[in-house]
Amino acid sequence: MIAKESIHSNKVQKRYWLFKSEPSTFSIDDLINSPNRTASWDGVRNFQARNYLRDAMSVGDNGFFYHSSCASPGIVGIVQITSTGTADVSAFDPLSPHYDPKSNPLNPRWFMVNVKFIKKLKTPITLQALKKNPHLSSFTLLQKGNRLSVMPVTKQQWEAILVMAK
DNA sequence: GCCAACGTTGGC
DNA sequence: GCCAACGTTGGC
Repeated sequence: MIAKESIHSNKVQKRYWLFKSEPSTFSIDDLINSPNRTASWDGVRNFQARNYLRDAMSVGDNGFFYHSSCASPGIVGIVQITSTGTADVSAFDPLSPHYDPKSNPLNPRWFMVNVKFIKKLKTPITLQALKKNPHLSSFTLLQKGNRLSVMPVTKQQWEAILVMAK
């Protein structure tokens, strides 16, 4: 008990994230059907999101899985980060839709983490519902013009959203 | 399909 | 360093 507490106190504060994906490309069910229910979150080609993946994510952090560009956009599940940022190998593959000749193994430009499925919400929390929650007025996802596919979620926002899950 | 908003590129 | 042009995102 004491030992366990001391381990926790040595850890960096756990962070929370939101991972956006178009379900027609990669859905929460695709994650469930992945080996070990785990997938590399690759293909992110935005520098700010890259910095989160490369510098800020830790093993054990949690994230929401968000479906975008679909009939009912919203949060559909919860994941856990199981690796810190590593070079996004899809950038090295000329046949990949995410190929970037400016990235190479010696000096990778893009990064990815591994995420593991934790749970699927019985009822998705729709974007429409998120917008109505007064506790989420400063949530990055809801800011006008926001286009980040990976973004931080504060502990307060995380908990306010969990309350919305039925 | 439309279009507002944004990030990136490249000429200068 | 500026900024127009372009491509992309993503809600609707």
